Amino acid sequence: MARWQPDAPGRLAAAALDLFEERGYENTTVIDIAERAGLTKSTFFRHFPDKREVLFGGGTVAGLLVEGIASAPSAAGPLDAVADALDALGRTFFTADRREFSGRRQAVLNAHTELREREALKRIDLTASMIEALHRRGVPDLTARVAARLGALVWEIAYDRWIDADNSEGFGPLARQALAEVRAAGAVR
Amino acid sequence: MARWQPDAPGRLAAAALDLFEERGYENTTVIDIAERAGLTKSTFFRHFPDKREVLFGGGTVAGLLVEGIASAPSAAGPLDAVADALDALGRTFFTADRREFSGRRQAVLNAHTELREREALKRIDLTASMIEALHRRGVPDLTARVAARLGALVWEIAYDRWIDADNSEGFGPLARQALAEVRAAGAVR
DNA sequence: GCAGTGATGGGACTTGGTCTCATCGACCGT
DNA sequence: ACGGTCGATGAGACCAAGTCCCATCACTGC
Repeated sequence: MARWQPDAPGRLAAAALDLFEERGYENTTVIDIAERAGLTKSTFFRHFPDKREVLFGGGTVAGLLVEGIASAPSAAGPLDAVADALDALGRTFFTADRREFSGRRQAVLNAHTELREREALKRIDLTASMIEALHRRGVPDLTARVAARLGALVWEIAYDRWIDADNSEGFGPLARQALAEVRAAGAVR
Repeated sequence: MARWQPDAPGRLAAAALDLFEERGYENTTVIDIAERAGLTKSTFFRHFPDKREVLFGGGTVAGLLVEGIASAPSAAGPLDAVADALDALGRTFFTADRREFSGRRQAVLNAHTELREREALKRIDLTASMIEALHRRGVPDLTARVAARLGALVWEIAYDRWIDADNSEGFGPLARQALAEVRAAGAVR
């Protein structure tokens, strides 16, 4: 007989998302979350550094993206390397079974400034990771910075569309499509 | 005889910057800041919604930028409109006498995650404002989003160089220069 | 004078977040 | 079977951020 129920972080994250949807982020205390998960405040902060972080699991995405950029064919240009990485992300992380959860989560994030703020920071750090990964491919600095930002834009567009129900396409193809559009728009500048 | 010393927000901001430099952001209490400014915690929160915001005055920059984009010659392309706006910003806001302060402030921001987070949010909101301003010029959505992000990159590069002492150039010319470089890098993609 | 205004002070109160110590089943070696 | 360590949890004190409400008191206009 296990002494504790398994996966405390997962239970906390699920409880948090539920409560944030029900009563909003600022009307939910950490104690509320912990109690719904059958735990205590102490345990919450043992698994998450702060209240916001409960909606930003692991950070595995950054690792996958960097890995994807690194393993793109060496002939690929910077933006194509990013596109390959987004494609890989679609296969390993933004899978169909995660779509509903992602949508709920995103709706909560969008509704609360404090959470948007954390998301903004994550995006910046992630862009920095992309730039580094491009540097390791030998891409010169400025080109890398441009490519990373355009890549982030492509990601954003594709992610929005992916979450938006009523379309059954996978994340990868949506990213390819978004990239083409961004390229077309960029050419006009 | 005035009952209170003038410019409470300014005194609070100055005190905060001093203290953050001296002991770091997290080792500085709001009460510390207020006391150094000859005020109290109550008054601090009457002028700033939270501790971080004391380093992000007014938000006049967003307004100036939007205004600059709007008043660019109608023949100008989106990126050129942004460049014009940055130029105007250099004349009205990022003036030489503000450079030292900006450098100190930025060093503090870079050193503390909590402040970087707030800065990240401001940047996103500002990018959104730029996109809106471009829309009002009739720029199609995707083009606007690309231009706004590249504009933000140009800003970032120019701002870093401007703060970096040992160069006496104004913000405007630095922005023009950065824009040219970004354009060159973007063409290669 | 006298009432209203507006920036400030004071202090109670909630919540996020840190820290330290206690608990107690599982596991391991003997 | 026994005893000791380990690891995830609980309990609660404590500090700082942020909210709220009420008091103060020079200045202003009537």
